[in-house]
Amino acid sequence: MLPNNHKISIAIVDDHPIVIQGFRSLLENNPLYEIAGCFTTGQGFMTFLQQQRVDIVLLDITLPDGNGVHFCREIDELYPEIIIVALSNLNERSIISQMFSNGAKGYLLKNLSAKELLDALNTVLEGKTVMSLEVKEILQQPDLNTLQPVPELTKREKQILQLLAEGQKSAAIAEALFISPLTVKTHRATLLHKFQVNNIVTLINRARETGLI
Amino acid sequence: MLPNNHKISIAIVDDHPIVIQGFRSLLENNPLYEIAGCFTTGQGFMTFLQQQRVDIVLLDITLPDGNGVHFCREIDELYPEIIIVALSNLNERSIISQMFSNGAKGYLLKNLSAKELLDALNTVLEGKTVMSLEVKEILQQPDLNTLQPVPELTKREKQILQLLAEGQKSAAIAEALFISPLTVKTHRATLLHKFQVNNIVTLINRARETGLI
DNA sequence: TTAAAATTACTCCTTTGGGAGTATTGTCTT
DNA sequence: AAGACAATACTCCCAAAGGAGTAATTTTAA
Repeated sequence: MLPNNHKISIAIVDDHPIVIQGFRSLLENNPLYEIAGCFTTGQGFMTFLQQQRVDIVLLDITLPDGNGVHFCREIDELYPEIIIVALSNLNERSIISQMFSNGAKGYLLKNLSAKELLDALNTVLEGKTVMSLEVKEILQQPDLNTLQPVPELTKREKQILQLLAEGQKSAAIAEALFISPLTVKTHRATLLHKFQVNNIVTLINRARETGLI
Repeated sequence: MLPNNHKISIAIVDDHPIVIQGFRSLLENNPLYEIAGCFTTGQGFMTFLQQQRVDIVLLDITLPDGNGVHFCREIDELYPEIIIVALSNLNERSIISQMFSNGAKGYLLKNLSAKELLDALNTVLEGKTVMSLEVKEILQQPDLNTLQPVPELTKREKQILQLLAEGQKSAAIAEALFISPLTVKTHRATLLHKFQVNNIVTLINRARETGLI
């Protein structure tokens, strides 16, 4: 499906330079592939795409400037021809299925071997989807309750979520952010509503599961 | 402190082959160092040590066959001359201080750059200890656990703590355990008192820090 | 320059949580 | 058998969280 007369260009987006280094060294000696760019932030990669395209992107979920689920949809909407392969340690069902419904063609856990990676790249280049064995097992278990999408949070909401996770009370948060306790209450209610839960502890648990904290 | 007429031998223990690949490619082109071996399990490295020694080991905490804290002590007891540098994403105070008291000479977070790694290796080779900036900050915060000893919990209290951590409300816990909601309230109050906190979220955080959950 | 979204702030009301006690019944242990 | 501790259950009172709205202002993106 892709031209054989030039190398397949790959981008790597991961917040750990050492992981990038690992992929880079695995791929750059392979005549099939070339590394078009490596990025530690999602935004960095999005900016790069405005000037240059890649065939495949290896996309981490945990990123310093937002989560990979969000960037996955953004990439797929703007550049549907790019093959997105998720790379993560997160094995939460909700994340995985969200990635696939956002256009990812693969979901690999980071403890994969070199061979598994190359096999996976071959597979997605054939137009198939690919995932680690453990991921496949997770998806096969029919889990009805966690089929809700990962909520999109605003800057302020993330900020308040963080403080709530530290165990701060509304009054303290209000004081810290120089806003009314009633406003904190509103944000708190919005968070509960977005995550479809009814208390802060489960809110925090869901947020942790989905990598939002 | 180490002989200059041969390369410094390094072992890497990490459950992610891709991370190993990253370190390997960073170090193997450096004339100062040689990679003596890479291992994805702690036991694999321990077995290796029976036949061969290394100067430095880069040791991950999260391992498939036990945790790095345990292997750290084991390595340090059997081969105190080996310089152990912990490598992890975990930034829990208790873990960090346990690693140092188990003989580690360094604690680096995995999102370090190539330069930071090489600097860190230089530092530990000079006999000093080294840690990431974030780690340093965590250690500088006064330790709550040493000021306030880890509370002793009864069987029932642990049980209720667990359910609270799952986000269950008092009423639900009461139903699950076939006791009165008022009794749950008493246990909850005892937990808050024992941990010297005043809300459930911080209770759970403290419990997590001290490994009680 | 508009329309949409985010942030702010409020009301009213109900439920849950938190602090400080008291007290009864078991169950170990010495 | 006595004392200690665990587990149970309750009281009263007040603070905080949760649910369901309304609404003004500011920011951001189309």
